[in-house]
Amino acid sequence: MPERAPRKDAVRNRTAALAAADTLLAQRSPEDITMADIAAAAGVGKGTLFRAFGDRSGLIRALYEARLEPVRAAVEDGPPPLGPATPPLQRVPALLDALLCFKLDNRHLALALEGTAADSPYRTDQYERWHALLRDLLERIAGPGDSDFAAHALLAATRADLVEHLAGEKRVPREELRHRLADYTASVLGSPAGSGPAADR
Amino acid sequence: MPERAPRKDAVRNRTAALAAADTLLAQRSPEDITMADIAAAAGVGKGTLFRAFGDRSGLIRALYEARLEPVRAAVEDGPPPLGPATPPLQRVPALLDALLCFKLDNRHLALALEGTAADSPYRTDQYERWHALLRDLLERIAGPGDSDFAAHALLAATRADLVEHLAGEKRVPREELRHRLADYTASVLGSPAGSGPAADR
DNA sequence: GTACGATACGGACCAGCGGTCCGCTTCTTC
DNA sequence: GAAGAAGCGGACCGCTGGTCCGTATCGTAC
Repeated sequence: MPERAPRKDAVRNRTAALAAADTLLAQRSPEDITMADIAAAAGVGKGTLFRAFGDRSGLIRALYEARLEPVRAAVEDGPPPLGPATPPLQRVPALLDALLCFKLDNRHLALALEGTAADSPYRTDQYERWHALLRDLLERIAGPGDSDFAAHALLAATRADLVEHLAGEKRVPREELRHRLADYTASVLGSPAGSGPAADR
Repeated sequence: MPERAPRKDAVRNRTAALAAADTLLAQRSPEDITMADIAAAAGVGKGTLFRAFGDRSGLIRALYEARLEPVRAAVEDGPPPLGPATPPLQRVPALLDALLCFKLDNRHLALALEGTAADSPYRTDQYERWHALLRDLLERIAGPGDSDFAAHALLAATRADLVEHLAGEKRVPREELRHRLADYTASVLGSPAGSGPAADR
């Protein structure tokens, strides 16, 4: 039994729910959007929502991953500077920039995801993937120093609430923020840590 | 009218509540500790809790700030390497190390605080203070580059859930984590990585 | 010590949330 | 078109943060 195709109405409802959630999320802040709201906006029963996504954080995650999908694809097998053919030293900043842009474009969503504190963002395999990729690249640049921690730290610099604080609260313009992150990334890449006093670049 | 002294029973209850919350927080994870639990554990009515702290996040914040107080004091006017007399290049790593140690020692608390997503951690003046201090120090080291963002990024590397992920989930030993952060900090500061933190704490 | 306003207490109470349940409808399949 | 699987939806539940207000306690003036 390979798998049963999902029923037509099920897909329709699932799609409607995602769309409704996205719309609502763009309008008001996550904490005052209830599951009932989303159900109503989607023209669907509350039970349907839970059947389709398990629970609230399941819905958010599904939405988030759907939106992130293009980026993921571009990273996994796209052209430079995101794709695998790019040399590490250019790819790392490109990845972080892409991540930053994504969070800028989807602030509400990313924020809602991290707000779902059910499980820390660090336990998702989304995060796991990004971290592993970044770690590998760093290792290829700086040797086996503490690339693991550096990868965590760099990712932490693009966390949704920080981005929101800077772009939303403090009105830092998009391009300037990208520039700042790029500078910071360069400063980390510029003087590799760990064993080995290599200070190239 | 300077201010009325708080009543004796009020202070007693406030103290009891903080103690109870601390104890409970050390035992189970934040999300399954209710206000009623804390009230009961403190031998106090639920209303009293809300009168004293306003709401749930008020309680957590009060507890957090009380615990952080010694660190704040040591930073504001204590001896080197935390105090103001320390030259920036040593003080920055010392600050970050102190912050890391604090979060290691109070993981449950810090986690609970950030979990209270009512307002992002970035809007508190606690954060504001740390950030301003760090920014100034960085500026004195590297000139008026993007010290502002760098300060944010460095602080993000000590975020409670990341610390919890590494120390709690992945079982990275305390000293190693401190060392990794020190190395990373060094790499950001542009100097080759060298000695880790001096003595344990 | 007593009397009396101000302050704080505490637990019954409330509104609203995420999540479940189950009788009914709709789809798919043969 | 018949039958059973899959999905639907909204009444319902348990529980939480937060409020309310009659009652107990405190601080003070005498």
